[in-house]
Amino acid sequence: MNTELSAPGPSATAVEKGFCPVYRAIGVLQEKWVLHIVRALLDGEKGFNELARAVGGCNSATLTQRLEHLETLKIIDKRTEDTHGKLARSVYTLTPVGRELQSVIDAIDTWGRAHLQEGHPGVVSAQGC
Amino acid sequence: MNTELSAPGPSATAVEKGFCPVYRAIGVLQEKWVLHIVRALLDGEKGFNELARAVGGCNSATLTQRLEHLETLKIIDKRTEDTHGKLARSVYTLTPVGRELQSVIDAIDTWGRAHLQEGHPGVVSAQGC
DNA sequence: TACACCGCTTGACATTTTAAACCGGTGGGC
DNA sequence: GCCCACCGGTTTAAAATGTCAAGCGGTGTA
Repeated sequence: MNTELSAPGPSATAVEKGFCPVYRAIGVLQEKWVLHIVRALLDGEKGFNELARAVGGCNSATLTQRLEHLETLKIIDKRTEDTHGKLARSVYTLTPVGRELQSVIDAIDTWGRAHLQEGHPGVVSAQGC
Repeated sequence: MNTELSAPGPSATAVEKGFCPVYRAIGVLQEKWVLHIVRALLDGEKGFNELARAVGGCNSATLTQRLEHLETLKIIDKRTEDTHGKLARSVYTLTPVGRELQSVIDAIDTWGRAHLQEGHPGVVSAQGC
């Protein structure tokens, strides 16, 4: 309430800020796991479980939900690979739009490496990073 | 909790991915409102309520919590301004580390402007962007 | 036949975010 | 002096969101 500018409006939240692409972009990217998913996919297309593993800890329910959302936003593409016979493998890829998030991930990566180094002893800097 | 930075526990989730700063950075930046807060502060230091308004919709409880977290991460600084007489105003600023998130915000900004232009049903545009 | 993997879905549960009211204090108008 | 708006928050309970574990139909490998 104290965060309102002036709007006595019912819907509140993001609206009174006025719509802007940056605001929305942040809204999308801050959803839990989204950046992890994008990062994993920048590394190449992946199947569902494969993606879950690459992302590192997201459970299937959440992952399904995120993937649906990202698909409607046209950030990723879901393709059902009709392999031999009946088994259909789902493959997730970034769309061109999604691939452009590379710059965002890079920026985060750079920042993280520069400022978040305080690692724990015993944790060897693995790759896959 | 699994994205916790300080987790000393060798157990659980994120670990099998192997520790890496990017992973951790994503963990920090994806917390709700964090990017909004950083963006607002990149625009100049702000008081508590002022920040809440700039961020656009975050409630005070969450904001308090986020600010504390960001402070322990040394991304922001809290200063208590001893204004004329008695009234103490709290002012939040980005540290140099926090200021370097400018590149991340810029990347998101660029991406958002390029790909998120189409309106969203029900969201009326205003200003402040 | 048995067992491990695939891509999910379900339903119960835990955590996080939220609105709203409230606290003590300041400052200004009347 | 009284009223009321603003400051920086805290507290509550309820809603939203995320998670866990189990399980489904199906395949492929041994």
